[in-house]
Amino acid sequence: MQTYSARASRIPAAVVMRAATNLPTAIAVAPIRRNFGKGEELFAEGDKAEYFYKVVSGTVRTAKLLSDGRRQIDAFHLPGDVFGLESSEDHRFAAEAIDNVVVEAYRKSQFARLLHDDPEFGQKLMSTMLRNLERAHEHMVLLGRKTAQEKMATFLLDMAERLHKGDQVELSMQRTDIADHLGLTIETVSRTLTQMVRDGLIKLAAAGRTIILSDRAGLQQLNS
Amino acid sequence: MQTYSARASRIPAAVVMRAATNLPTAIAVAPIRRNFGKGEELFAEGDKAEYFYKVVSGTVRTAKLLSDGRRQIDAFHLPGDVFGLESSEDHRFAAEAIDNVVVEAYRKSQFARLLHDDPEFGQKLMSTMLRNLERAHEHMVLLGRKTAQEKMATFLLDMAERLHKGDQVELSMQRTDIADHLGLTIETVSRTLTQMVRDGLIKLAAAGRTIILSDRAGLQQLNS
DNA sequence: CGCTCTCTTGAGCCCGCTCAACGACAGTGG
DNA sequence: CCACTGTCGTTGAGCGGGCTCAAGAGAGCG
Repeated sequence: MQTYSARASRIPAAVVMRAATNLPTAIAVAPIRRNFGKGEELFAEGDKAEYFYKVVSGTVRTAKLLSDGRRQIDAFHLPGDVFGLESSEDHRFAAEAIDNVVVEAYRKSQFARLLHDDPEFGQKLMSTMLRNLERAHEHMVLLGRKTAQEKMATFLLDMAERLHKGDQVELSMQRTDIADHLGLTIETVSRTLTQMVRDGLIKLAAAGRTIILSDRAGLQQLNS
Repeated sequence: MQTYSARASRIPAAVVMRAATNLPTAIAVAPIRRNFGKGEELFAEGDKAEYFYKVVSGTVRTAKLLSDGRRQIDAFHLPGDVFGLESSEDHRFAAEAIDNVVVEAYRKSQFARLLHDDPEFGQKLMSTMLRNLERAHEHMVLLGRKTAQEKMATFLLDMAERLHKGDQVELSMQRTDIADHLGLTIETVSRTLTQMVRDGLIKLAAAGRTIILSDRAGLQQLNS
């Protein structure tokens, strides 16, 4: 299931040290770097939750499935984001690489020790998880109360902000992923986007994967 | 907006000390007890996030609003639940008492110090917040991918479990709250419940506020 | 008893879903 | 080089689950 194409020995020590001091001021415990190819599974729902991760490059989706295959993607994780930390023994959701992904894996077992040795570590990690919780709250409003247009507008503005490439949004995920993230079908995602093009809100390029926000104000209005 | 009907002096010292050692093994910092009446606001969206809370008795709802008044209740908080801890300066959602509520308020400013002095405190609090995050993930599946029937079934089973009163679920919240929690309208909530009665899944009593789960297996099947 | 708040029920509509077809590429192999 | 195949995105037609609008039924309370 998992690939370990990059191991500590192949990564220059300087890089490892920078990585180690990056998330929190963890001194002794260097994270493990791992590479995953497009579509590969970092972990599945029900796997033992040995590690949690920080994205270095690429995009990771975390998702839950219903028994009949319906899927909800709770978040896309971009470089800098932390995911996979859970209170239970097992992972309650799956994580998959959307494109080529590099992550830093932190051992959960060292977690308690780290928290004890370095309270600042705990504080930073806590604030990271609290930000995840806030995002989840925001997303629940979207899922429960927004229309298809509003969902797309919110999604595009959010992605634009997180990718900080101005008005040009290069989506790494396909329509199915967007649909499962926004609680829509792929057809509705597609239709909503073309309608937004007609309304002059956005422009599509590069096989629909690149989206240019040509009317931010208009999108913002849909964002409530 | 807020009422402080119970202050330290009115609470026996013994009770305060028990409360203090209850959530975590916090030694020095006793939480403040506060009472709120039905419908009262503990804090509003945008308020300075000075405290976070643990429910002692009653039910609290936390909610976010869209500009036109659409509401999403992200969670109901029952005795023992912790809420209101956020990474930002301000509260990103509102908290209101559904019935008569008693909470313990913890100062956020003492939070960093506590984390430093007592790492175990941090660990427990972290695991509490991680459980909140898991609940949020679970709820996103419900909001994004479940039908009205499935939403109600999940909600009823979850409430039954959390209230641990067996098959008898005494709902403290009204239909509007349930609707805004499940991403439905009040009419759909009502219709779904009556349909469940017809299907022999549940029984209604006490003006619809008490629900008896007469066919758990049937409900579980809807829960996926 | 009348007032208000909450919940239920009915009728009809619409947004987003389902089902289906098609177009645009990108491999891949002969 | 082109035919074949699979993946991904778009578009159309029609349907239906849950919404809107509206009225009525209970329940609690002064």
